[in-house]
Amino acid sequence: MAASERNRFVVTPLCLARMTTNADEPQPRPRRRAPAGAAVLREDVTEAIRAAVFEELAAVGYARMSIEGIARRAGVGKTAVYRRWRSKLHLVLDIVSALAVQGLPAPDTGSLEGDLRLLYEVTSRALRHPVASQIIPDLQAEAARNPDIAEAMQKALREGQDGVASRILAAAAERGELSAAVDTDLALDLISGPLYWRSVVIRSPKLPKGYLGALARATAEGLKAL
Amino acid sequence: MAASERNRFVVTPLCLARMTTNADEPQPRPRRRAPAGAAVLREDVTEAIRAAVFEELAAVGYARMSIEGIARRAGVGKTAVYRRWRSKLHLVLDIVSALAVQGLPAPDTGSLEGDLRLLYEVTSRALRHPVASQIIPDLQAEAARNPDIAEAMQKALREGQDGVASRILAAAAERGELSAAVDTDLALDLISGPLYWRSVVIRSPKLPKGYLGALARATAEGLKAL
DNA sequence: TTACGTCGGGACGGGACCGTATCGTCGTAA
DNA sequence: TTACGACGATACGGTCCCGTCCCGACGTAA
Repeated sequence: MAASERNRFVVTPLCLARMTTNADEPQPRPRRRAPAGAAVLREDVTEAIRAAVFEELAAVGYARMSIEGIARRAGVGKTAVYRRWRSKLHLVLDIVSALAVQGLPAPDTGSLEGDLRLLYEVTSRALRHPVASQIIPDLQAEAARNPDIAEAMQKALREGQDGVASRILAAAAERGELSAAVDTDLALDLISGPLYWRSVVIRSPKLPKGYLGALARATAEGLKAL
Repeated sequence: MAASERNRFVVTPLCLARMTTNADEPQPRPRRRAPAGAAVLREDVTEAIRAAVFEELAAVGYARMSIEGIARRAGVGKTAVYRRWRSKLHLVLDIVSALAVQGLPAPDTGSLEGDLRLLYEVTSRALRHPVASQIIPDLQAEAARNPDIAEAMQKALREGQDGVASRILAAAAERGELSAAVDTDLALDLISGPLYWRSVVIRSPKLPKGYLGALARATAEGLKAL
């Protein structure tokens, strides 16, 4: 059936929306025996669980996250979770994989610096959400221990940030802005490293005016020197 | 008494040595009622605990790490741990603070690119140890949740990588290689970001020949464009 | 109309740690 | 020589979570 696949693509963006908008509202959840379901997995329950996973992941991290905690936060029974996913790992893998599907549009301003500038704007806005900047380093650290998570993260990265950056590089090479012989991996590190370092490692709350522009200019110059 | 302070500076490097050399040896630890102590904290026990914390931190991460697990791995009683540190947090904070003390020598090759090259060589060697590349992202993720850990990490960073990089920048500015008006924070991001991204986030097992040199050249050019 | 299967709730035994306390052992500093 | 206190070991009650099971309530699809 297409229902479970549709969840991947349709439900997850809703999760993201909810996670960023309702993160602070405690939500009364007075539901005293809510309307029960039928012989079909209810989609609102599925979505509530997904949203709860995001919140729980941000609040306590993957290691401390428990199925009971997720169910509690989602206002559902443990059974509802186990009926959908076999374990915490499956649950998180499913969500991370779904995130990877969000294709980002490749900027095309006609210049390397301009493209980078646009990429940085999109990326820094995404990293500005506290939930994202809590979850990403957490899963990234967990990936060092769990090959499955590592693979899912790699895939998400390749289809997101890295994919866009590669396309920017290819366009620049085609325009002759870059040598065609550049080490692509090194170039990707130069592009993605600094903003990640600043936003996630240093955890700078706000970037000063002109930061992204200067970063794009310096990075473009660095790339041209390769 | 100076004993506890000396631990900070003397014992910890030993911990580092042990953690990188003995990480794979399972260690029999057959001690069946080892020689008991006296009315003074035994330093070998303290050191065994510190080493065990490193190993445990790398193996399961901060969140999953338990006092019982540490004591078990160190081959000591829980009491020995609680006698020294009040909690897991105090224990880890103490160790991280001790790490911060290791002052790195500032390279001075006479050129910005040469200094960067040297810095990258030292840094990448440090990040090559699996224990380091396991522990750092883990604590970094935990820092997002715990202000005390965040502060300790910041301090360690400032006294390590960031401190050296700042001195490199100052020297370059003095030589006239850089504009004196550069945004120091942005410059530090450009310097530290790419290698961290590559080593810790991407987790590339080995850097190709010539990588560090090309990275240093590109970064230096990028900095000069600021 | 009816059988099916999900719903939240709750209970189950089991496991891992928590932080504390109390042993007898034993080496050192007074 | 002696008193002190760290040592490993063990046990304690308590908390949290695991994964499974059963329950009565409920709504939908056959």
